[in-house]
Amino acid sequence: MRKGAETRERLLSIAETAVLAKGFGATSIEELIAEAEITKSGFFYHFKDKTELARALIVRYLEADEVLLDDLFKRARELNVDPLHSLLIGLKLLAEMMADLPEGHPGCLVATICYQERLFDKDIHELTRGGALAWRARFVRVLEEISEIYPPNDDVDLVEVADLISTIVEGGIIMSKALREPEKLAAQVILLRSYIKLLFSPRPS
Amino acid sequence: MRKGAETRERLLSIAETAVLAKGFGATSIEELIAEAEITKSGFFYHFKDKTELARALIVRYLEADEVLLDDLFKRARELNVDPLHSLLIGLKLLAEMMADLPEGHPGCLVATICYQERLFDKDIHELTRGGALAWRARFVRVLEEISEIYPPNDDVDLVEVADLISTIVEGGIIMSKALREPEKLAAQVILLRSYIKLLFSPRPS
DNA sequence: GATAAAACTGTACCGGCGGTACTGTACTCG
DNA sequence: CGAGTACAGTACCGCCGGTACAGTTTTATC
Repeated sequence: MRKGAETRERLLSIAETAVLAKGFGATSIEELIAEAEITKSGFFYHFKDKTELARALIVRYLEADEVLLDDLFKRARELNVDPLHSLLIGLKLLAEMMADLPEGHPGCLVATICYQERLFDKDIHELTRGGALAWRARFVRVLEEISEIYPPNDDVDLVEVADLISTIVEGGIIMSKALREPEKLAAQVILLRSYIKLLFSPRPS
Repeated sequence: MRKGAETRERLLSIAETAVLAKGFGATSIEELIAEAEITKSGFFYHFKDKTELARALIVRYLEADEVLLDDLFKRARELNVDPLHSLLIGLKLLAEMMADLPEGHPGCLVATICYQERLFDKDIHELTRGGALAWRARFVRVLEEISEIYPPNDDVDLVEVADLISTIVEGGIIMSKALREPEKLAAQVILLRSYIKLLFSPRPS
């Protein structure tokens, strides 16, 4: 029972790395079991087919993601009660976290799945959509709180601004990879911070 | 000679659609030749292996991309001589173009390749990097021109701002797909426009 | 209208992979 | 001690990428 869960975890870890590096379709079960040092039977004991592996991968990924962001923005909240400054601190912490990945961000599973739509069923797409909506909900809440205190300097939809955070993280990951500049992601998050600052900071009048 | 190029083009078109929808590794040569109505021998006459298909795909993609952007920002330039307003118009045209894709943006080949690094050789990665750098160069030029007239309202690196454009397009495509909201991409580009506006517009003092 | 090159088709084969099916077995928890 | 858990072993199927190579039709060119 305990050992089973451990093997499953190891399989998922190996699979996640492989999928982010080569895509889901190009990741063979054989290479996974070779690295995990188990047999094919062992694999199919844990996952009835490749689709179930995919489902388990995203569920695990989204859960870890949520825990990570919860923690990060809770810390940011503790450092400053003002919602705007708390968000700005949170974005700085986020950028620092990204910058601390020496090999660069390994990639986002949601993005991989979106770029291989036809390989996955509606079920899995619903999960990735849920992940994106969770980010949106998290930041819309904060942005509304901010805009009540600091009226925005431009006529923008707060839902769009919330989604911009996801957009820049996803885009930043790709740009980091494309340019082979691991620091790019953090730098783009800092630029997002600059936008939030300009958007909500009271103008000198 | 003429007919050969035509078949090659048809193959590339079919392959591009398939790769963007399923990833490179999951795209089989068999399905491509089935849709193109040729035989396997025909395929290998045009491309000596799958890797050469990949190379031809990006080269074609990047060339088309360049032509498209050249045209778009040339039109923007003709509508307004001021570099800031010209860029803002250009971004609006870009957003409109994105919004005109009824099924949403089909996806960016550079992103697909980045998310399947291990499948491609250094050669191909150099091509995608070149594509990203071309976008950067294009916009850095304009941004420098702008900042000479309108000093930026925040201390930002213009290279980062230039890369932000690519970041938001790449991220916007993913968010459009993840949320299944085709309009998302255009909306995020418009938000980028809002940032450029806030960054360079003279503050009322 | 002959000729050569271009643009394929046809056939046959290899090894790897996803997936299925079923049997056997070591470990472990109650 | 017995029942489930967590695998290992073996055998097999069909699809796919890739190779090899011979044959055939189409097309441009002189």
